[in-house]
Amino acid sequence: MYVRTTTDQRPRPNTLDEFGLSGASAPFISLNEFTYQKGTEIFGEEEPAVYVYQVKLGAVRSYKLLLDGRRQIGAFHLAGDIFGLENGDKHRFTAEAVVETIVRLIKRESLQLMAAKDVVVSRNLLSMTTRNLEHAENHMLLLGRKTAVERVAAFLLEMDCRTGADKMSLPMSRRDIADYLGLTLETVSRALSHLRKAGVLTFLDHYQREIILNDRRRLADFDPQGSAQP
Amino acid sequence: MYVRTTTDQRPRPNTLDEFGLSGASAPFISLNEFTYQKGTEIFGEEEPAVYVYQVKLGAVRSYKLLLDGRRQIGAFHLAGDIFGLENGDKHRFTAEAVVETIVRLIKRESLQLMAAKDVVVSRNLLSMTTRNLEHAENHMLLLGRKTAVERVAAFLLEMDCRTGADKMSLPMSRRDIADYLGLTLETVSRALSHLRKAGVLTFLDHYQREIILNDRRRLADFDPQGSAQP
DNA sequence: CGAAATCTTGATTGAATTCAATCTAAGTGG
DNA sequence: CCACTTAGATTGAATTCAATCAAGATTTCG
Repeated sequence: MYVRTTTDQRPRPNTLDEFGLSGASAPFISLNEFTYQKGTEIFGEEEPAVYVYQVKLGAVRSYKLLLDGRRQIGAFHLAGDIFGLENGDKHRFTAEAVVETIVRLIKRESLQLMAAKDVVVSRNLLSMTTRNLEHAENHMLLLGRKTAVERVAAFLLEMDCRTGADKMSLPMSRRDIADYLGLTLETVSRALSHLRKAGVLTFLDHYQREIILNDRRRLADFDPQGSAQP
Repeated sequence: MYVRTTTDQRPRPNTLDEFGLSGASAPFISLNEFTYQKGTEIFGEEEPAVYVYQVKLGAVRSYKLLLDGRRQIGAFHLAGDIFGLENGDKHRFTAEAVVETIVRLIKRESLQLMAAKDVVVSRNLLSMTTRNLEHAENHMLLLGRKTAVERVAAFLLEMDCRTGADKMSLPMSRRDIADYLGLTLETVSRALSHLRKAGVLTFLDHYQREIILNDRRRLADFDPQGSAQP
């Protein structure tokens, strides 16, 4: 299952600090790097979880499939993000490289060993899981109750917030965005056109993955995020 | 905010074992019980998380609202379930009693203190959070990619699995179910009628919250759950 | 009892999907 | 290098599934 394109496979020892999980103990567990070509699987749903991963460069999609092929992407993982972190010993998503992607690897086993000894590590494990949970909770609200334009606006704001840069360069296709937002690719395209016509964003290239947000404020108006008092 | 109906308010010391979080240390932290009337708020979104809760009797809904009142219920909590467990110090959902509900309470503070000292407690905290995450991940798939009938079928199977009993007695209204499944109450009603006509279930009362599943196998056919190989 | 709450069912509408055509950019191989 | 294919995207038209609007039925409750 581990379809690994073996580009740049030399082992690169690193500290756990870079993984954002470090504690006092065992600061020198070696991390390896792997490169995955665009579209290749990093791990499959239901496979034993041997490694935990961190994106060094590129982007990864985690998704579930229904029997007939309908796909729901649960999250995109960008540079710095950790993914494939499981408490149980099976992966609950399939993970694929969206573009050519370099990831750091650490054995789940060694992480759990460390967590057993080091409270800091185990606390980081918990807060990481909590962040994932929080994201999933917000995404349930989006999927269950938001309109197409609201979803796309929320997506752009999320990506803008995560990439930080002024000009966004989305690595994923319209289909990926659609499967993340519970829409079709056509609807995503229409919503983006709508927002462009409304003046809140500008496309820079034909494939239109280079996007400038002209007016974050007005974009946020398209997303009714936030809780009302009952 | 803490709208507490003070029925049956006498403090009842219990062991943490009943909370399912116990470790070697501090087995005798006292737990209080509270009763909430149908429809009352247990805690609100964004409120400081002071307590962690366990349903002793009844049912609780956790939800988020959009500014215009659209509601997404993230989970129902039934007898035995723990809810309101936060890693940060704010609640991320509003929790309300679906029917008259008795809950056990424990101070979040004391739980965190215990977790700091006791690995077993902290491990239980993590696995509890992971279970919540797993549920949210599956629910994203449902909300993003399943049809109305598939959602209702999945809901019935989930409830059947959790209540265990042969005859299900759903405590929540059609509107609650709808807000859990990202549908309208009319669509939920139609889907249930559809399943009844198909013979997989039987209503026992007029309000039709008493349901018998005649054929779990055939009901499962309405839900295409499960992963296909890519 | 009358009023309110909950649910079902029917008719209509509408937002998003599906189907289809077109466009541009990026290979690919002679 | 250029013709040709492929992939990704937009846009329009038709369709569909679920939402909305509306009416009626049964139960609960004051």
